[in-house]
Amino acid sequence: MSEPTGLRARKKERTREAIADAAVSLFLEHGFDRVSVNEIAAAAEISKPTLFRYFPTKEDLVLHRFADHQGEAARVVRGRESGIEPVAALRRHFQAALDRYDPVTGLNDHPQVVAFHRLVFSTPSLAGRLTRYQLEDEEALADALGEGIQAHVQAAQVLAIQRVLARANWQKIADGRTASDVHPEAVADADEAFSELQ
Amino acid sequence: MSEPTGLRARKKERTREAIADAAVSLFLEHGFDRVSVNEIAAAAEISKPTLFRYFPTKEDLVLHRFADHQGEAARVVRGRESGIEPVAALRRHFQAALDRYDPVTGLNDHPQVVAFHRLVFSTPSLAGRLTRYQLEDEEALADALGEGIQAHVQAAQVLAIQRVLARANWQKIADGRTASDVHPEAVADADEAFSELQ
DNA sequence: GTTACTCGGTTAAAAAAGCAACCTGGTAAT
DNA sequence: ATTACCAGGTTGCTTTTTTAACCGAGTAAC
Repeated sequence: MSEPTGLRARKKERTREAIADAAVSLFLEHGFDRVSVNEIAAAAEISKPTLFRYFPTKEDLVLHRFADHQGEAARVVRGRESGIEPVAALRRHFQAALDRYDPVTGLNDHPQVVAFHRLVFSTPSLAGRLTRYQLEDEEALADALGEGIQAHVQAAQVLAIQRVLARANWQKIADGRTASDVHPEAVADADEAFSELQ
Repeated sequence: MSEPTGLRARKKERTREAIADAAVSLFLEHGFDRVSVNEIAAAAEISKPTLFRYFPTKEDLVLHRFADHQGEAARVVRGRESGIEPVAALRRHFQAALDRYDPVTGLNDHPQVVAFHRLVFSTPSLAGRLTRYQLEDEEALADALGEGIQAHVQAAQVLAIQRVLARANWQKIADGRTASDVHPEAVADADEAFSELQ
């Protein structure tokens, strides 16, 4: 009643993990631009074409964790219970993410997560590609919200809010505060930001 | 100046090791006949056809360690330094194996090795197949020794001696003695047995 | 201004692995 | 006696991976 987890699928999943882990740890150690895909492939013990079969570009080796959330906003809207407003569903979803300290909210003080965020935001090509992902996310959300310019505006606003909130949280964490310390403010900020939207 | 160890070769070697290790440890735990090749394949996380691509039969999962020594006697003869008699070369080779407690000499008290030997010798189908390997070894050695019935006789005698010596050593180990304790006797036995041959 | 690297990324062919289905022989239920 | 299952192996067929070669862009040497 769950995933049809054959031998092949299991190994693919593990290979993917191994590649991404090798890449991220090398990036964290030496910096994104000072690690070549050849070195990553060697560390993960796979060939270069295999690497690019799993990840379309070097950037995606880092961003796949965001890519896994791709279209999530659209899914939340489409999968909401009847009688619930789209924006309300997105708001509840974000609050839940805050409560479990989901890294996408920026509210997570695990050293690995913090280092990972710093890697992304301090590497231009990564930050650039990330915004491109977010644009695609925005379009998908707009589709889910309906038609017309109105849907696009609403989608842009919601995602903008999430970006700002995440950035604010991550900034406070980067300043040395703990996630649980920041949590109340994060919730208050989210409340304030979202309530202006409905 | 060594093996040109590409990615492919390395992974094949590791897969082979993983299969054999999984098989032997399952055999030691439950007995050769109470473990199916399906269980081995599952434990090694490979498919059944893959298992049989690496090992021709179930028995070879156990005997590949002997198979790795296949033709060794013939190689020793062919690779001997000039001026050295074939039998002398074989004798020195066996003595050296005794001195490093090579499992093939029976003179090894590591629990895993002992358990492995008991597994082989107490499982009829394994013991049977092992003697078939030894026959092939004997033919190869005979070829290396020259032509005629004389070469065959000599080959048979040398390998018979090695079998008897190994069996004697392993018996003493199985009786609870340590390898280093048995070592002097093993050397003396080997000396006596080989010297009657020259 | 060539030459010759190295980088990210691609291509084509060949090897290897997975999967499902099969074969043969034994053994247990019905 | 039939049925049915499980054992050790095998047979295509498809998917995945390796390999080596290549591309186009940048860059350092000379």
